[in-house]
Amino acid sequence: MEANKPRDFIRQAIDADLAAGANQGRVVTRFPPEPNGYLHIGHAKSVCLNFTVAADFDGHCFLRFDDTNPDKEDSRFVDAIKEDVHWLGFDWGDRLTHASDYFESLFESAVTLIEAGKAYVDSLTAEEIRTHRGTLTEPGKNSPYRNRSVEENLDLFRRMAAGEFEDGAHVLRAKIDMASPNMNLRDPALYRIRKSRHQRTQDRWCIYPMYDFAHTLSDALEGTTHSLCTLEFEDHRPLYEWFLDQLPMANRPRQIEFSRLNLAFTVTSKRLLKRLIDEGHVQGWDDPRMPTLAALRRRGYTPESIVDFCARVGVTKKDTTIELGALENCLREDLNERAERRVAVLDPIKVVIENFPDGETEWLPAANHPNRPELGERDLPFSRELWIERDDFMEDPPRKFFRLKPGGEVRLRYAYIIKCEEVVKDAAGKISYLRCSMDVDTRSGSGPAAMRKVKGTIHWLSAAHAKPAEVHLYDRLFKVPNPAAGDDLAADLNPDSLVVRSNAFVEAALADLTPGVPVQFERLGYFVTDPDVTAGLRFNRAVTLRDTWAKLERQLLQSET
RNA sequence: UGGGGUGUAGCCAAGUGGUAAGGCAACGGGUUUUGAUCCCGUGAUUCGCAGGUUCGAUCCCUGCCACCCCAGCCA
Repeated sequence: MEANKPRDFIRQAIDADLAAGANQGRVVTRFPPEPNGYLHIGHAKSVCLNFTVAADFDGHCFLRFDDTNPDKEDSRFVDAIKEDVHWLGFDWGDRLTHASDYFESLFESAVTLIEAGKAYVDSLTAEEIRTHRGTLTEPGKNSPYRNRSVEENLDLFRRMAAGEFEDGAHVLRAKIDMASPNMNLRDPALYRIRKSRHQRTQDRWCIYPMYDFAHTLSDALEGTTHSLCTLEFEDHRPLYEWFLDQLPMANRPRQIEFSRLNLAFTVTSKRLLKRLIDEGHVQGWDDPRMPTLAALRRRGYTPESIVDFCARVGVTKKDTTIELGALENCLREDLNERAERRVAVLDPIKVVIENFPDGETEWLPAANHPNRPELGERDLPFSRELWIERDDFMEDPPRKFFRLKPGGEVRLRYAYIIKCEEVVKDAAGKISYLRCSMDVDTRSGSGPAAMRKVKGTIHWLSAAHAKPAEVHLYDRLFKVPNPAAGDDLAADLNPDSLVVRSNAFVEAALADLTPGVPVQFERLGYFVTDPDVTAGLRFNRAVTLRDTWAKLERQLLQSET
């Protein structure tokens, strides 16, 4: 624990609890996902919070699956969630649990509530219960079944569990206060009949506990001391405490709420993410444009960058929307330090060096990292015919364009300074190639003559040696900062969220890059090989490099109009 | 128009009675064979608004305004 660092309000609250002697100094948290989808960047904040709080206080954190709704949950999500939490770098040890582990105990607690006259079986239909609940401004009405005897409730509840009734025929409700201004206290449902097979308990149960009941008791049963959840559960807290007051639990956890993380230009709601998949806007939970952890991983994000991001955004109760750039910047910062540099030409245009002998190859050393000489270097082949980036040549460039132009000079990185002598076009007026000459005295590192300065430096690849590859360039999934606001998700999609460069070339060394290890394509960004090997050699761009030229270009364009 | 929350710079975020930390972004400058990295520098007479208490208020009090959440047998 770093005492000098500003502590978030949750850690401060725990400090105070500990100072007051709570829980014999123990701190136990839990991350409780429902296995009905993949974890996204918003979940990462909660994962980080729960695990790092536990670590800071020498406590521990459970990974608990909140699997109380068999109709929506699936073990494949359980596996995906475990993988993601582990990938982020957190270890739950032997503290992997499920709400369903406690179903027997939960059932007993429900019986206890019934026996205490604190719960009853209601036989109203869902629709009737809704109308009886009242509205935000009008109190609800008691159900006609509210005063059934303990014996009748017990009998009915046991028969619900025994499968004697159809789905929806009855529901177990807490008996609290139908006139409460807090809707959560208007006799909330505790158990519903659902004759569905559960991914873990199979057919053992046909009644399933509701979130509030299951969650509170699971927390208490596991010894959670601090139950950290998001803001929308704030007015469930009185109910959480009501359960703890009614039931004889050995442990009394404290619920503390914090605001969820929202990221601009994307959505962080499992419901909407699922829609994107179901409507075919993306290819799945791990489509690299998705904000899921699986997608970010596939795209080339490192777990370290995500953990760092979560630490930087902090923990408060204020509704926030973080700029996308904040996340990207965390990745750039991490990768700038660790990613080796390589060369790729995504949209090639040919250059012919007229004064370089045909058929010859010169090998030129290129550093693997400009600031880390210990990472070594490799040799790049240089020959008469090269590929350069189409963007690095302009026939009629604006002011301040430092790259290649007719009659202009540019440095080929790690190689020579060349001059564009002629733009050779085909009959259709399309550029066939650029005829260039090289200054033979300017080979990188070859002495004083090579120190000659030119304005620009561009990257290149020997056409005879480069390997073809497909490169996927990703951009924000939506074109509006808050896509969740409108109901027409599709209309807000960014049509350029994926651009495929199928005619790209990469240096030979890239053909056997370790999967999952990000590299920097010089001047282009950070890339990683895609795990889908059936697609051949394919790279995904995780993030671009910071691009002040692009910004300048935009400003120049604007000032001209 | 019930209840629960939140409002400090473009985005986050400390500070919580003694005169506004930090990060990201933005802008200016330096270094540079990645228009990258790196380095240096620049921002709130002011803390949603209005009153009040106080020698002194972002911090305490009162009122107001804005925004978010709640009427699943979802979580």
